[in-house]
Amino acid sequence: MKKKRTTLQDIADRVGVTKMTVSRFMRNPEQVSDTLRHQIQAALDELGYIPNRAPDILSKAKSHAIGVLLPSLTNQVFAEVIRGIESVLEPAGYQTMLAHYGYSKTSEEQRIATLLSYNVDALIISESQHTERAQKMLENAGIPVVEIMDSVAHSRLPAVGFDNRAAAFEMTQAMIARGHQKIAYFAARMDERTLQRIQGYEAAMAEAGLSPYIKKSDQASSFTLGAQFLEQLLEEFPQADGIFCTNDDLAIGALYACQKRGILIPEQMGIAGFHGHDVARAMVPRLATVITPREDMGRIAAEQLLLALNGEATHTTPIALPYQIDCGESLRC
Amino acid sequence: MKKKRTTLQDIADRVGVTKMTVSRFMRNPEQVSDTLRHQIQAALDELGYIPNRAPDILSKAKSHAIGVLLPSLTNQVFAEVIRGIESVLEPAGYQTMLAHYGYSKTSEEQRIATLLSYNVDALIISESQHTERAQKMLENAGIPVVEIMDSVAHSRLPAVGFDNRAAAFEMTQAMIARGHQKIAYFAARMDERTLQRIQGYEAAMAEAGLSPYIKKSDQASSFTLGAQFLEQLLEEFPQADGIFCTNDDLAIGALYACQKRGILIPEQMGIAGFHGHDVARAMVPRLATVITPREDMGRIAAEQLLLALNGEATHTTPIALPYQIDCGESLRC
DNA sequence: TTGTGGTATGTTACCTGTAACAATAATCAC
DNA sequence: GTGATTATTGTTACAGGTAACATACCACAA
Repeated sequence: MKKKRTTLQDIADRVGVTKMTVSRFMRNPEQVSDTLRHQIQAALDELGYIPNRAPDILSKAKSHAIGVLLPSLTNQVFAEVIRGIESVLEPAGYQTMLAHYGYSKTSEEQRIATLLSYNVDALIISESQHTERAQKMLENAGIPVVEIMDSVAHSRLPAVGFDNRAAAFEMTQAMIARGHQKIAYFAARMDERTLQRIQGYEAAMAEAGLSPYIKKSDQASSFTLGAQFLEQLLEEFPQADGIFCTNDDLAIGALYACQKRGILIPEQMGIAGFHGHDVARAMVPRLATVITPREDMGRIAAEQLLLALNGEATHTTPIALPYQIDCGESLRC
Repeated sequence: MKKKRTTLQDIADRVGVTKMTVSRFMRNPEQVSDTLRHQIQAALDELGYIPNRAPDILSKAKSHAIGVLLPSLTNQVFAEVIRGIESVLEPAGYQTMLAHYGYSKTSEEQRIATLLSYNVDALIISESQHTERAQKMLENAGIPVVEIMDSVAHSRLPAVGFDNRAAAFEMTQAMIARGHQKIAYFAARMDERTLQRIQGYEAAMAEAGLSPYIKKSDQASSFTLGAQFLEQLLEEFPQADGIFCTNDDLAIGALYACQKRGILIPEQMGIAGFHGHDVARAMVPRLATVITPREDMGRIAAEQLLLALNGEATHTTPIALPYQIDCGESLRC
């Protein structure tokens, strides 16, 4: 019942040549005589040959596959990063192998091992800190690795990202400049990048002589969590007149919760998010947000990887891409 | 410079045994004597061995990888489908290889070929119609294939989805029941599933003696497109009092555009979307929408695939999962 | 005719983990 | 002590495409 896969040998037998000749035809038909060319093509069509990368992967340890390791796939941010990556890798003939690790370092280690066991030619990762074993694996693998999402060099790996701290600093400044003073920060799952954003927020608040007020949670960010945070904030810190959220999901949830309660945006409460989702930019009022270079990050990281794979020089220092502060309609003027 | 990958042979040499013994240790440490066990473990740690699936894929044509073929990765709908798939496949020890084809049939054919060339053990696809060559490849491959997103059997493949036509029919009926009459349909990229939804809309309108009004586009759906459609609708069909959109993106775009123009929702215009995004359900007013079983679809499809891979019986007829009509706050009461 | 060059095809070996079988040593029952 | 049994390790072969090298053949120049 389990009919074996058609191999080059099957084609060769049908035509009466060796598989080497068929192999030549596959890679460069010009190398084969006219007569055989037609016969081989006919046999291929008839038997339905599907190329098999396994032998090549085994003998050359080149898979033409590239591993992409992200904390989450459901987060819209990473969907756009993926689009950027694929826009470069797919035309270059590389297949991407996606894996996610739910922000857990040990899970990341396992994913790295899995991807390496498939002989990926290169890796795109989104953390700068790993378990010791993961770190060692990455070094041992001897393949190009690029780190995304962050432009602050923690490791010695090539990196493509943006400055999370500076972006949050600037947005906080913008909020203060527009007359918001008692600004709270909403943070969900505390990864390295959120910590940097908090630092930026705290620095800007301190510079203006204002005291920070931070709400944290271990949960993943969601609209619901944003709404919950808002309710809590109104209880705990009713004088608040501004909220800066670590991402748009929280901000949108908080904004809707304000609307339900009849709190005026931006008069009574200024709200800002982070990343510049399509929703944030389409909604009424338009959400103030930091527009981050999500797709570019993926694209440029993939380009760096291709350079490395071709043995060409890559950026030795982290590439910091520009972001954009959009004050939208959810901050005072 | 390119130090070769550490192999079992390297470990074996270090310990002074054959690689077969090391292989046994890897698969079942009990089979190896105490003394060797410790030595081998030490050598593995020291040399940083990373398993290599390539030989196994070559000799058994089993990769423990499963191909997932989706029209788009940026669409939030598919992100949730992926989450469902991974929630089953990852614990089962399978790596997913994701590929997307941008709704193009020829591109889908290429992706299928690529995934098969990596010896995926099974495939999850999201179309029921393929190019002739793609169809032949799927048959020749001799691996389990499950189709998702649709419960209407076009092919003979196992399918897990929901009834797009019936869902659209019911939502249209609900809109009519709530007093909306001149209901327009907004459709973006016309894939098979959107066509089915349009059929459901048309049938419900016909049943109520109302005339359909459909706006179509080749573009991908987006908030912007929803807003554009709304502007056009107000020009071309100003008496419209309801809009049913083929997905939430269009609906949200149209809703925001109404808000900007001061059109009252739902009094002057009823709006309904499709899929039940988080945003749709969090926004003010809450969007009427068909809540589709996105994550379940992925999960159950993956479960069916595991059954097939274990040689157990799978559903022979398409599995139609339940959906839910949520009238939200964007339809009259 | 011999030699040279080029084209078309064949042969061999390789990549690495493991199934299948073989061998060896140690243990035990009688 | 002999044969049987078990535990442990070794040997061989295999999967399929292709690099590298070898061969065969023909055309043409000297």
